[in-house]
Amino acid sequence: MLQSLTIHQAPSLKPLTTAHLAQTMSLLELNCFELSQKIQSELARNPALELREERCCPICNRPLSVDGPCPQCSLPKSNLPEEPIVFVSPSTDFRINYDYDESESDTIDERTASSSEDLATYVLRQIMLELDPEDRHIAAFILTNLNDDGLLDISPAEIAHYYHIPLTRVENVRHLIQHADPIGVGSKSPQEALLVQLEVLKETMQVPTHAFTIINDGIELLYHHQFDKLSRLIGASLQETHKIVDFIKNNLNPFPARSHWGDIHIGEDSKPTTYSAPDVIINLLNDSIESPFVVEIISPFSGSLQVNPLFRQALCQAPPEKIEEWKLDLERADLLVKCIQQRAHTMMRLMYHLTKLQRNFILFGDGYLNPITRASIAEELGVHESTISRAVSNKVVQLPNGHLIPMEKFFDRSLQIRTMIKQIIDQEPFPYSDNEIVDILKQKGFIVARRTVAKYRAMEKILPSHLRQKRTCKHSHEKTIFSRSSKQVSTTHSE
DNA sequence: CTATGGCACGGATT
DNA sequence: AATCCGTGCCATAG
Repeated sequence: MLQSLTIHQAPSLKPLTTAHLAQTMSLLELNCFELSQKIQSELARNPALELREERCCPICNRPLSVDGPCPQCSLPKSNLPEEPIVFVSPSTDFRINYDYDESESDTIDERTASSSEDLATYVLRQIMLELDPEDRHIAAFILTNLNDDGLLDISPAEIAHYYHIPLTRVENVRHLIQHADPIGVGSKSPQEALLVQLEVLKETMQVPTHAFTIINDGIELLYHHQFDKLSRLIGASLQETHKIVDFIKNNLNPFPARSHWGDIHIGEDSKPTTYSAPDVIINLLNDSIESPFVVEIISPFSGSLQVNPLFRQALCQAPPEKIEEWKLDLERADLLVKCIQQRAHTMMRLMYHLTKLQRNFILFGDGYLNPITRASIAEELGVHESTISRAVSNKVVQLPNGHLIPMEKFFDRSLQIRTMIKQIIDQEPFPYSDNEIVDILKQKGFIVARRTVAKYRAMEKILPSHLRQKRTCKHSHEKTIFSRSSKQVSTTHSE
């Protein structure tokens, strides 16, 4: 009964031609942002394609009277937590229009060519409503001058001077930006970013009393891991200090633009952390962990993409010399629409299964990751594994806790054991050797080779046992968190 | 002698 | 077919 998804007979999924198949494949591997670009360029060049403002279900093209999933096409609703509700969200406007004056555009265009474009767009979209239209160009200017860490390299005073406006106006805009996601973006320094994050955090949860002091006055000490001086500064025990530092490390991020890559940021230097907006957003229906997931597949356009019916009509009256061309355009548009539907369809089914299988991981974190392979999902869905590969690649998923992770993480075979090792070592009464860790894992039912433990340990940047301190300084391996230089990968760890 | 890192091989995965 | 990953063997550091 699990398989009886109504989605299978979603209308308008006609038999596939080879052309159709080929294009579906290529669309599948695009993420939301890339797809949006593709659609825009196609809209620009193909008159047969039309984007209607009216919202329609991207699968079946039925008009949607209200926001939310299409009653026909969304996967079955039920109150069982195991049954996620998956739908394509047509509501998100992903269009990359800044709406700035022509006069400003050259300043921005040359900047937006860089990798910061997606982040800028993403943030701007969030603050658009609260932003005074007058201040748009200021926001755009700030956002396009962020560095890769999401920090502002030029001073607000310069901006004020540049636009001949009062500094307070710039600061107001910046304030708005800082409180958008990723929180702290647009700060002048890691310190400021941390402070903003702390402020925001304070509204929803309890923060250690001294965290504020540490960041404000002890930031230098924090950078250099001088915990002893730090504890003196706030007048707390070393242990308490460590606790607070842990809190800071776990909940705050000095480089906002990187926050989204969470713990995956080991990413090679070849790929300068490019920011992406999520392609899929997972939420809980209510906030209770009992309730089912609500999974939104983000569609890059609002409204509905379709073949322009007027164009189709006009075809019969087309001038003879144009008729071939028009016909081609029509077919092309038709194909694209179908392929996008197909893509949405596949993504929905994929996420449906994925969220079901990885429910615990999504809710409780890395330690609960179910080691699954793309192949196994492919079999379950009855599609080729390469389809899954493409669908998974390049995609970013937003979890209920707000973290963004690459979708590939759902298929990480070793993550579960890696986090267990981390846990074991965090709680160890004395430094365990790799062999001992193997034994502990064996007791828990995970059989891995000693060599593998060593590799995982290296991946997590945990020092070998004889270099780990006893009790007092168990946080020693957590250094390098705040130092930007340590971007090296595990492999080379020379003596 | 023990614990760990390097290299490399083979099987699984994509 | 190409790539990634776990593992075994051996050298070396402590």
